[in-house]
Amino acid sequence: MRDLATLKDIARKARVSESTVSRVLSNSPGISDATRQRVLAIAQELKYHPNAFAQGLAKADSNILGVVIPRISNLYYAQLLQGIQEVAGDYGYNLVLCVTNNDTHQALEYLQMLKAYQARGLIYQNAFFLDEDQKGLEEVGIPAVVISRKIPEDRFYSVVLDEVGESRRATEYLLNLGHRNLAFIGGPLADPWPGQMRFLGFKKALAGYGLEMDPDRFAEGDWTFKSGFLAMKTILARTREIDAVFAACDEMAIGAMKALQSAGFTIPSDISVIGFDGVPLGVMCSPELTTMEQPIVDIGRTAMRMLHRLIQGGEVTSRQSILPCRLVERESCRVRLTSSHAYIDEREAVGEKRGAMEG
Amino acid sequence: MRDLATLKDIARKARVSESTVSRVLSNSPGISDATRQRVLAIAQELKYHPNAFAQGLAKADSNILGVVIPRISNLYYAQLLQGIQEVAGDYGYNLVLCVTNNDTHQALEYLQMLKAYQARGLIYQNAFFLDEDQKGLEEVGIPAVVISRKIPEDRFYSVVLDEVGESRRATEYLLNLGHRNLAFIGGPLADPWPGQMRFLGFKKALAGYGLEMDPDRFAEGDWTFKSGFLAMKTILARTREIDAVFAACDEMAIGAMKALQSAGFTIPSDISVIGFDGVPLGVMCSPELTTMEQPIVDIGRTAMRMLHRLIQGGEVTSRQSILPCRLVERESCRVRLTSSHAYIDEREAVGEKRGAMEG
DNA sequence: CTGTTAGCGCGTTCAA
DNA sequence: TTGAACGCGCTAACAG
Repeated sequence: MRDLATLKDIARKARVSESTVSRVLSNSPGISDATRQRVLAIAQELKYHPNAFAQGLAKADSNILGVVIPRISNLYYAQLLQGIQEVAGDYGYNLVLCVTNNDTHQALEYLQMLKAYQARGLIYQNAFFLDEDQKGLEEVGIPAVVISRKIPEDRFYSVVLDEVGESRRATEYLLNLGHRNLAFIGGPLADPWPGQMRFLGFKKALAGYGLEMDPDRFAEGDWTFKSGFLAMKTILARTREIDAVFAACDEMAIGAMKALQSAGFTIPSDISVIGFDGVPLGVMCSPELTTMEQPIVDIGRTAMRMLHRLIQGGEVTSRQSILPCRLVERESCRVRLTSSHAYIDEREAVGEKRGAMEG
Repeated sequence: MRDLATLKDIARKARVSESTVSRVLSNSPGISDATRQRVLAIAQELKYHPNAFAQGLAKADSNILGVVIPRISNLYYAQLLQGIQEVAGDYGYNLVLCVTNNDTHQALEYLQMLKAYQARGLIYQNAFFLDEDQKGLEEVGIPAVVISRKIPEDRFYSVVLDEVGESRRATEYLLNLGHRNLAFIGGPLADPWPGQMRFLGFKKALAGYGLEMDPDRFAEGDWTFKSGFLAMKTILARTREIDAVFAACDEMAIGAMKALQSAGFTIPSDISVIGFDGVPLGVMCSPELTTMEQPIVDIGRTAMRMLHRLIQGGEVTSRQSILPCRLVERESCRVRLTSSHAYIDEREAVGEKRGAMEG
């Protein structure tokens, strides 16, 4: 692996000084066309490419961007990355991938690393956005866009889904079907985002119809299939007068459907089920499940554009971009939770889901 | 964003020379415990982190790794990345993501960029492995592991699936069920890898049973749903004496099933269908479809381990790692090809698939 | 055990 | 229009 040609090599061969070469290659003005052409030709010939480290060191700058995410083994992150990458590529940024496994400490380490690399900006997502995340981001001082978290909106730039609004729309969809006895299976209420948001949207929709939530028809889950199954069981133990269910995520919606079916309900003629977040997780779709489809790729694109504007120092009209979702009916699907699912996302409690499925 | 503390800052404050500080921080031997502690304390206090560029420049070295892949918006690459990332993280490498969109020119640019960053190694996958890819990789001279392509095995390190062997096993599965009139829907035969490989495995299995391939029961597709559908139609136009179908990928298997159903076949009582590459694409699973499940995450892990050994200069026993697949039955699934699918992988001819699906 | 010196490849003064 | 000289932050070779 012979080393790359350097400015010096070109300078020697072109019989000019290094600084002249440097000027030519950085398109600085004040160079005669003759030497410019000559230098350019030789650079080409020598396959010159600037040493990124030397450049970074001298300019105290780079075109590196960090993408800090908890994981990449599922479609949500694949699509997010896709969106980020598309736009980043257009602007000529290089992406450094930082996978945290939801470990905030790890995330902070990555931030240091990015600082060491003079990263020009970063896109950040973590399971929860804790004080530590906030402090870390603020200390490192790199322009950042946070994705889809409950954050102090005045301190960070962010791209989020309109959780409340869309949750409300989803609920209204059920209400428009004529249903009035709605059950709600929520995420952990301890989770401000999106757990509480989706719950809030649900309640708002009810309020809009002059209804209020019936505690008997509410149960809390933890986003897993199993918890959805159990939550539905819990509700059914209290009342069977239910004509629709809104689950705060697809997994729980499917768990709920399983519970409903085993309780003798027919879906959808007896009951309608709707799930939030239609990330096409593949195994996660189910018959007659209506879901809010989230524009994940767009989140990535939007975040990246926002970041670019930040870096350019241009005006960013609002600190928060709110993306809408889309209601989708998935009629021709059945549930599958085989070992493949463990495969999709090994680090989640898949065993549980499967157990519940089979049980 | 105040700048980071440098060696000089520490040196001044600790009243030692920069090189002493450097030695302490790089754990070089021959430093008194007293100064070591003092320097360390001050480094901590100043939140010192080495400037990666300066380090890279001085050492002519980095801990950057390139991952060159055609795309990331689907599960295959998400899982590949996941596997790579897991192992890379353990070894402390930083991953730079290079998405080529199957553009070899783009890929070569990325190689230059990686060279500029003194990348220590790279993992490479492209749709086809052309002479240009080969030349590019050889010229750049960075330790590389190529994934899942037909390559000159003596010149590159690679991780591949045992396409021939597994294709043979899949076929034998059908033969063991007692089927003898097997149809084969292949990938483009112009595609050496894995198109020809999977075809070869099929023929080998037949040969093992003293059978040979019937040209009437063979048709070529291009990996898409639609092509599978059409290929099956073509075959059915020639003969309806078919008791099993082996399609070289899941999409085509599903297309074939659709054609079979519209031709009056019942699956699986009349006929068995098997598809290769059980990447859980989500929408791609189907009733009674048996597939070879590919250990994608393991490809990533294996490639990364191999690369690490290469970088370390250690002995790499074989230049090629061949991974086995696993036969899986996906019984409880139905096909779904809604707009969500376009979402999963926007850059593929989804319109066609959907059209075929609905038609 | 520690300090001095030189240089990695490039950008950016300041002179000429 | 060009060249010489310096410094970015760090490592490494050589002294002491």
